[in-house]
Amino acid sequence: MARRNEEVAWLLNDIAELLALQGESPFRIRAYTEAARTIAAMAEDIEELHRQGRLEEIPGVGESIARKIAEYLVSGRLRYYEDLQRQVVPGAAELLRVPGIGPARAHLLLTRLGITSVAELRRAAQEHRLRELPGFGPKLEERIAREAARVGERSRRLLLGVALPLAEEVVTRLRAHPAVVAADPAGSIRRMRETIGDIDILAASAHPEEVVSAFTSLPMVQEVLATGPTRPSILTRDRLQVDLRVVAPGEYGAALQYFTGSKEHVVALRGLANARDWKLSEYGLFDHAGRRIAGRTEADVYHALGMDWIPPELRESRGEIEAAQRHALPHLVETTDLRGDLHVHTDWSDGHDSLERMVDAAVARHYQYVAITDHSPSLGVARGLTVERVQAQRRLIDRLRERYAPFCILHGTEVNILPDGSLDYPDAVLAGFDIVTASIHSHLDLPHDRMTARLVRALHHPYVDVLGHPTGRLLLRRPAYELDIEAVLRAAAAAGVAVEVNGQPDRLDLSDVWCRRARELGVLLVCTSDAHSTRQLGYVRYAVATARRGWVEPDGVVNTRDREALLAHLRQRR
DNA sequence: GCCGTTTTCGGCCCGACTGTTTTCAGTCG
Repeated sequence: MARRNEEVAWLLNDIAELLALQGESPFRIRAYTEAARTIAAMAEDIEELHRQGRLEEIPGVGESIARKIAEYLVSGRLRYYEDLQRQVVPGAAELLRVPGIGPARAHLLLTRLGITSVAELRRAAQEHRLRELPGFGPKLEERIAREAARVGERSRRLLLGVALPLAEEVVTRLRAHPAVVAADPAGSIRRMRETIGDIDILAASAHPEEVVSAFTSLPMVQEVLATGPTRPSILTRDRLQVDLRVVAPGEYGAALQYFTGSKEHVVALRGLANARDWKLSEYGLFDHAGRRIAGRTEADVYHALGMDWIPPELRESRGEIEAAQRHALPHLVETTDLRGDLHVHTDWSDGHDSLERMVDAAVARHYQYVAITDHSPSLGVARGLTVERVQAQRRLIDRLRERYAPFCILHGTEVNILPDGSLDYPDAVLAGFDIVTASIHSHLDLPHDRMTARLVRALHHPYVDVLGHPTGRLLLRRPAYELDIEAVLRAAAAAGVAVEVNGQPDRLDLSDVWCRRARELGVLLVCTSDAHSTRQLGYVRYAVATARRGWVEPDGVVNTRDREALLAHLRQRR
């Protein structure tokens, strides 16, 4: 069965919104949103936990929420939820999507003016009926009218692979400025989330006005959206907004900690500070008398709170704080741990660059090996290699090997997994490759059970070494195929097949949460670029970032092994 | 509604900003 975590999370979030509209206690509302967030992010199957009677072990889930989840999972319905829906007019929840309207104002609009939709809200604002409400006035009314008209056109997110290079270019230029003591990307970019809302950058300086002026006159600036003493904002020529904050050097660590987030992580840390009668803010960590305990560096802040510094990729409130307190954080894999790339295309199929150029670029990255893995015949659009062309490619690679030794060129393939789970080359051909990655590129719409069976069958094929981009998702464009990822990972573990963490910015597949689960199940991962040009070899950094967000250590990644260990691993599979 | 170096009740992150107010409430990040 498909995992129902997301479904349960939606239910709990809906309940939170309905409670908000009823003017319920913010803490009660937060309890539901917290539980929803945890359930959506965790790898454990919510139904499995329910069967084992362990729902209350989920952080943030107590007796009441556990009972509601159980009722919903068993019957597909929840009386409490249906009662709430009856009490709140349908559609009213959309009021909360309007910036400037939170629970309190929505409740007021609903109960005092009977407004139940954004359209009604616009009309009421235009007719100046809002300004009569307590706490409302002409300016707020005007703002709500403006925002209500724009609802729906927002929420444009960026791929990490778009946002990060821009942020790094800005940071590099800022660091070169004499008034800048430090500068870093902050927010979800620093945490390497797969998609990014805002591009936030933090800088430390004793002369903020000079930094602001340098920032607003960067070469990529198209328009200055906001200036002011410490918080300028620009629009780049690519129409991307970048926000900068400049803080005093003594506050930089606390500010970086705060602006990196995640929100939940920061809240949890502040709670710990509270427990000691201290106070943590973006200005520093202060004791009960208001004396600064820490703030210059992030490490100071974490250490003062009795824990190890936590890598930004882990700051999602998924157990990292407890691990840091126990000094038991994972030693996360790094890009420099990689000894080679195992998924690379050339102009023999749909790559842009020649095989030789791809190998040269791999050598330039100080790798010990690279696997050339072009497509198989049934992928016509990508000029998949026929058996004859595979053999011609192998002759070329055999010739190049001497020239490049001791650098190791592996002849591999990214072979299509056909709808029935068989592969797109005969076994005799597959046997001749040094490494076989099997991926799905067609018939993406199979029903859940058939898709799962298709992948499991491919995993048990004797010549498959790696399962490529296992869920097929394309970020911001297409969700994962219908499949039971847990079952696929278990099959990969049983078959000893590694699973790819594909670094293409719109894939990042396997995702962070499933990387973590994969390692728990003993599945080996491979961090690859899936490069279609020499430049794209750099995409491995996004694969590594995704693995890091999944708590993955170097020994969980096959291509951290040196040449001899990798070859031994592959030979042993044959 | 959850949770416990503040333990079974009484807390639950902090500060900026805006707009409403005349000292504060709501929203946002």
